[in-house]
Amino acid sequence: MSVILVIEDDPSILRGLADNLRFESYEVLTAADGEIGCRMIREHKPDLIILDLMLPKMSGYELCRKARGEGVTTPILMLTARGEEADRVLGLDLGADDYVTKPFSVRELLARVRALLRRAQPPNAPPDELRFEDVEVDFRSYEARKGGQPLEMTRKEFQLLRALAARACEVVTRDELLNEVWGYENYPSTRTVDNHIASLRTKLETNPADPRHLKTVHGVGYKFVA
Amino acid sequence: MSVILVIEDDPSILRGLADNLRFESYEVLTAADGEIGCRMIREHKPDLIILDLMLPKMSGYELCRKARGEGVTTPILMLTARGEEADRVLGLDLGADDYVTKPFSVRELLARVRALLRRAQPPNAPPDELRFEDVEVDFRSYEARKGGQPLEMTRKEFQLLRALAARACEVVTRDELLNEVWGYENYPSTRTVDNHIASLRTKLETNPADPRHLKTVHGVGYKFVA
DNA sequence: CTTCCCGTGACAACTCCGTGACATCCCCGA
DNA sequence: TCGGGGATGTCACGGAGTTGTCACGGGAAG
Repeated sequence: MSVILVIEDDPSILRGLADNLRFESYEVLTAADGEIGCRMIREHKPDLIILDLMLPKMSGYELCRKARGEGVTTPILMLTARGEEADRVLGLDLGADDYVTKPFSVRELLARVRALLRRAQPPNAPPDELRFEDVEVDFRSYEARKGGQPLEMTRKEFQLLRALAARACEVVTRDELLNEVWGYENYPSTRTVDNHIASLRTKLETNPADPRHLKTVHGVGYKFVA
Repeated sequence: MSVILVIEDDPSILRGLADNLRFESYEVLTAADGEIGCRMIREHKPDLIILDLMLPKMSGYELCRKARGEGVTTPILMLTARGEEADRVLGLDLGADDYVTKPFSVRELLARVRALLRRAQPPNAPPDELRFEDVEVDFRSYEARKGGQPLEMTRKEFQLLRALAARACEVVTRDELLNEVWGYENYPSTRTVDNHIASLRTKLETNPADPRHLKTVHGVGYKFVA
């Protein structure tokens, strides 16, 4: 059954929502502020996110925009307080898929949850663009910028980054990368992968010695986190 | 990029829509009532119209019918309030191409916008004319000028430039160019493409040794940027 | 027949990739 | 806690592949 992450700081609403969703036999994860929510999205990859607009640490806006910028395509259902009309539209602008106004009818909310889950998203589609920190990458035009400055990247680097980003927050083995980027005919040593990772790091990471986005998982492979 | 006219009287929705469309790099025009909208359609000939049903001065119905009556074939995306079920049908009867019910998911709306534009202009519709720097090219008359001076260009050069310009800012591979310009029967070597690129550069680029508009993406193909 | 294009091939210059060697790090067992 | 072995980071180099450029010949159009 689907996993739903609820990010809401009001404990009573949170509990009510979680109970109702569990009663409908969804698996429910909860987070009480934006930062925890953000981490849980990465770590647990829920099938749906229910997100309150007003949150401690990081607002629903920010979280939404950040997640979409990082290529998260999980459907987001926004919770807004009554009268936040302008906020509604803004929230949707940032990439939410639907919203419900508090106080809301539980039946309506459940109906919307079902509707959103029904529109399944094709997973692992390689992204056309990527943003994280001060880096912007466009895979259509083969252009990259860091801190606004253009960045020279080679074809292999683009391909490798794209393959990693398509499975963000997930460890990809060297063999998988070789298959996806190099294909079956050309099959160089796995050390080749390491070299390209290294050059990606020097170009994209603010501190290449302590990579925050292109991480090594010792004995397994590499992992991209936005 | 496409020009979209949004006719909507609610300022918050209007702003949200405009922001979002601009973020998707559409050019956005706005109008707050039907009369202004009507004039803007005539004056600016947008590629798509997003039209609220309920409007001051002239309703979405009227505007739609009037525009269609005047031969305007621009795709129209209608915005209807929830529960105006009957109105939807009427809207479609009057010549709207699609509709979205308020409150709407902006992602869904954007998907519909893309779909309508795709239908209206077959993908990568080649441009009829092109201007950049001091260069003007007219593909209808097969005429080109640089700095006001007429420029001799061959047929293949026009075709190649047009194919590249149809996908501006996007890398096009040599094989794709061969398909689009040379077709399937005559299939010369990919080096032929390079030669024509070279001659285009000597004619169009101010400094052919350092091309600014006809760029090479090593190992991938060529890219035109205006 | 002349003229203009177009496609090809050859060559040079250049980019980028893969490899190996060495340094460093991480994990695990003693 | 320490040390060893495997895994990874880093660097430089040679070569393979890619592209820029030019000259030539064939063919179509006038």
